[in-house]
Amino acid sequence: MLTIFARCKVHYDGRAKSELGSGDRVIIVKPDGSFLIHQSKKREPVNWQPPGSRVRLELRENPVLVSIRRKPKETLEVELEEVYMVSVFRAEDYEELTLTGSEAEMAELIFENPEVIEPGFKPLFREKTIKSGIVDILGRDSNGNIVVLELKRRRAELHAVRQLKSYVEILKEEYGDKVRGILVAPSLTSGAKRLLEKEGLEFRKLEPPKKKGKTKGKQKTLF
Amino acid sequence: MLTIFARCKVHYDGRAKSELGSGDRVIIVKPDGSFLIHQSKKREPVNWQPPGSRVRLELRENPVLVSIRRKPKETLEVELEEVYMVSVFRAEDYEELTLTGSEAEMAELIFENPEVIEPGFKPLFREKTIKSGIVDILGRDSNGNIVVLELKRRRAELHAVRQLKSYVEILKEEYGDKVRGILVAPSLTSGAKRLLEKEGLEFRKLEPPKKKGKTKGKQKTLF
DNA sequence: GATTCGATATCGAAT
DNA sequence: ATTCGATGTCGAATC
Repeated sequence: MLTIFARCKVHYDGRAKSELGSGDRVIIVKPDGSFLIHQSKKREPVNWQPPGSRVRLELRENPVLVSIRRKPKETLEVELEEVYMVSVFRAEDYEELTLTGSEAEMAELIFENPEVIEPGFKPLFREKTIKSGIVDILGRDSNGNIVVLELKRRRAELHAVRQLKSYVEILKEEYGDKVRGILVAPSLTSGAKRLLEKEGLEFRKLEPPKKKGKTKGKQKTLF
Repeated sequence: MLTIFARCKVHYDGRAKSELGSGDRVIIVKPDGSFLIHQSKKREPVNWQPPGSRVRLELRENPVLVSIRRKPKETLEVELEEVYMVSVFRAEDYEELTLTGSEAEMAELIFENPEVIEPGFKPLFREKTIKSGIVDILGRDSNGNIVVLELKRRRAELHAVRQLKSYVEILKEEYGDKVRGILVAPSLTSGAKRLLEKEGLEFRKLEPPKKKGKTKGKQKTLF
């Protein structure tokens, strides 16, 4: 990883186009082509290039770091006006993040413990592709209804209700009114609740589980 | 800005929970509280803390950087096993990014030049709040129909069609069938096209404009 | 503070 | 390569 502290100007052209006037920033270039320019505020880089980009140093009036991505064509140019520090760090890292509390784990919980939805609920499919879209969980209730679950790991917003409503409508075209839609999340925004109730959809409160032993993320094998 | 190269372990608990085993990473702490941990791949930090977090150094068996955020309560701990470099950079930066090619500029273009949608189109409202959601542009056509525009700066996906469909349905409840919905974007995915046509919604091809003189982003005032 | 939605979103999975 | 949806999304604008 290459790290540079410098006063620079930045020019970007690609999916959008931007300019950034002269100022001090931290620049990081990763071996996979990722390119980050950080100002002294915010979590997000002010400019960047994603992995797979190619970088080179051009010597014009000032030295210029040029990073190019193909497909989509994107160019990032960093004009180095004053370089305060350059550093190369050969980082050795064989570990991957393990994360728990995700939507995927909510789904696992429901398959292992379907009664958290309701007595008699039978989950049948996970990530089931339908005519338009992909349903989180598709199952049946004790009355033989088809049940669509839309899961959210955090407070569900309008967006989630629109998803659920769309899936239910599509399945109703095929299976008639014996289709129920249930939004499964820790809570609902006011707007989500309003639309959900208007559309005759349901809500089940469920928190994403935080497992004790680590979970997602490829576990390193011993050999 | 504080930059550290170190071999470290990372523990996070908050909205979710994660563990990252020992390895070499670049750590950046910004004066606004932003905290970034970068591995040698990807654009995204493997762990982070957003602006407003408070950081301190604790001396346990190893030195540990602890960053805490309130609301939601989130804790990030970086156990420093071996520190290769520590550097402080007093970055002076008064510039902000100016960006062009955004959805906001598509909207401006349509208000200044409504015929890019169709002859006789009259845009009336921008970001208009309705019963459930916020419509990008609300206007009328030459036949007195109400027209809902959903704008996307890039290829529109199913998500965008669901938004548009939801807005049109809500407005039809109030205004009857004299409501049209038009998705405005450079292109459509196959799935978006299918749902759009099934629902009797329309598509207008429009690229986000890239202005010559810079555009968005507060322009610096002279004094 | 809550809600809604855009983003040069990024990322991964499935087709 | 395209499509689709999650994300500890982040961030801004509005209410």
